[in-house]
Amino acid sequence: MEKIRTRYAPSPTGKMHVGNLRSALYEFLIAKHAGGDFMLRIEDTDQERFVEGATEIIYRTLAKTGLVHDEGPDKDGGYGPYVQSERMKTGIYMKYAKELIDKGEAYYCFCDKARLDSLKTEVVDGKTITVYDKHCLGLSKEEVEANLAAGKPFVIRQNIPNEGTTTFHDELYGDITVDNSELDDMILIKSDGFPTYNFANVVDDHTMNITHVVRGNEYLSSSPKYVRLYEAFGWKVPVYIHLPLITDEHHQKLSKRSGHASFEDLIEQGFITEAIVNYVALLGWSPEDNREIFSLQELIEAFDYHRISKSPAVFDIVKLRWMNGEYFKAMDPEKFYEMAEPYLKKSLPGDRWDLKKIAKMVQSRIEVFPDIEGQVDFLRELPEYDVEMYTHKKMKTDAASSLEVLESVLPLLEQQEDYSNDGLYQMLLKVIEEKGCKNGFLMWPIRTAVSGKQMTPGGATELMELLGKDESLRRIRLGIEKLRSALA
RNA sequence: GGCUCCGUGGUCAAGAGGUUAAGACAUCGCCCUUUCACGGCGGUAACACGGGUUCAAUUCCCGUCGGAGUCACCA
Repeated sequence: MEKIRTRYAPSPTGKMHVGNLRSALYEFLIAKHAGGDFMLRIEDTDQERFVEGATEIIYRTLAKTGLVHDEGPDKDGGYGPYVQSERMKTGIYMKYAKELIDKGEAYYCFCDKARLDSLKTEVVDGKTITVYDKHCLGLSKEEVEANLAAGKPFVIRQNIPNEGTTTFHDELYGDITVDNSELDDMILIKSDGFPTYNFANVVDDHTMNITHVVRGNEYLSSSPKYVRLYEAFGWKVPVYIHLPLITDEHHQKLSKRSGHASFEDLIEQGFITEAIVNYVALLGWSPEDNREIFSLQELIEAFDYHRISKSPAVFDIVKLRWMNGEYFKAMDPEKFYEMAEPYLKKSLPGDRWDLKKIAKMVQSRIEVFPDIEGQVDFLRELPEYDVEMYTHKKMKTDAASSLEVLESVLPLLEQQEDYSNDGLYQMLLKVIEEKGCKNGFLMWPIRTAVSGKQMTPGGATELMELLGKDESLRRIRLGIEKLRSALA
């Protein structure tokens, strides 16, 4: 069987949003699952939209996510990507365009903007639609020669008949047929000599021996044009796999322009690479079993592209958060600490904190790194809190009972030397035994006094260990004062 | 507006001509607990609608409706 070759062909116009990432991922997975090759091709034929640094973002993102391409021009001992602007220097696109002209499948067009504008038809929503009228197809050979000789700017257009239909096959969507009259004579070579995406794409995919063209389904309706190009050349049409769109919560296609989350944005928001890749893999594809957590390697093994869905999927950041939390829980504590350290240091500056210990407490309780701040802020400074917080129905505590507890426990805590979690816990357990009360009856008020928060990353004694004796006592005395004045 | 695609809970999503229509996230409740979280258990919640075909349709066909995509010298 022929080796599968796929490619990711981004245009360097900005960051990679999750839709772009998923295309790259699926293209990679389809190839790798079958032991094939995955290529990278930068489509930079539009000099106007080119964004400085965008290519680097693409490299960085692919490297970070592990979507490494297999082939390309040698560069510093590794593979560089194929770059269309580089390939253009070889004259490859113009050469093929002329071949099409010779075959009558394309033609020179000298129409200027004014004439083109006159062809525009206004349609709802302020959208204008232009259908080229094949005006220049009628030019005689002499006229064309004369125009060319005169240096008149030109484009080269594909010649599509107005009659008949064109059908192409998609692995997921099946056969799709459109009337040729729907197909505009699209431009192959622009007046600046650059090929359009439409043309470069076909020429490159063919010359790079791409067997499976995998791309977003926004290309579904223009695919017949590409197929006509292949056929005009007499080239083998590749296998097409159009991917369902990823949308935002309003079911609109994700786009860079509308500022939808890019991979880098998500990293900045505290998500980790593996979770993002994992989540994105499941938007539009599902495995045979019910598994949800996959490493890249596991995805390669499980990825059967026939199970790609046809309907669009909403990008749900809430579920991504959940999945990110799952990755945290499963993560080696050392590694988690390493990644969390910058966030911990930002929340708890100075050297009085045992950040490793805190990292462990927080690891299973957060979904993204910035959640750390909300978990540990009370350590830095006791927040203003309401005495209401001392009331807990289940623990059967209220302001009065809490005051009693704190007052009775304060002298013991003052005497206590060992401020480790264990030491404190054992000591307090004894008190609980003597009193014959529930653990929470005692622990709840202490925890509240010491943290001033409804939620903390650990129990009372764990927190006291972190705070140390002086600060713990200070906070408990403060709590007693607060309760006294509230009850007075 | 033309064309194309899509239509299972709020979201992801399995499924199949006959099922009590999975599972996950979210949500709600209970249990556990040194609070919350974690964990465990359970609940609410879906086949867009109308016609066919069939003994039987959510599943196949047609139509309607709804949504999206696309219609550039952008990719």
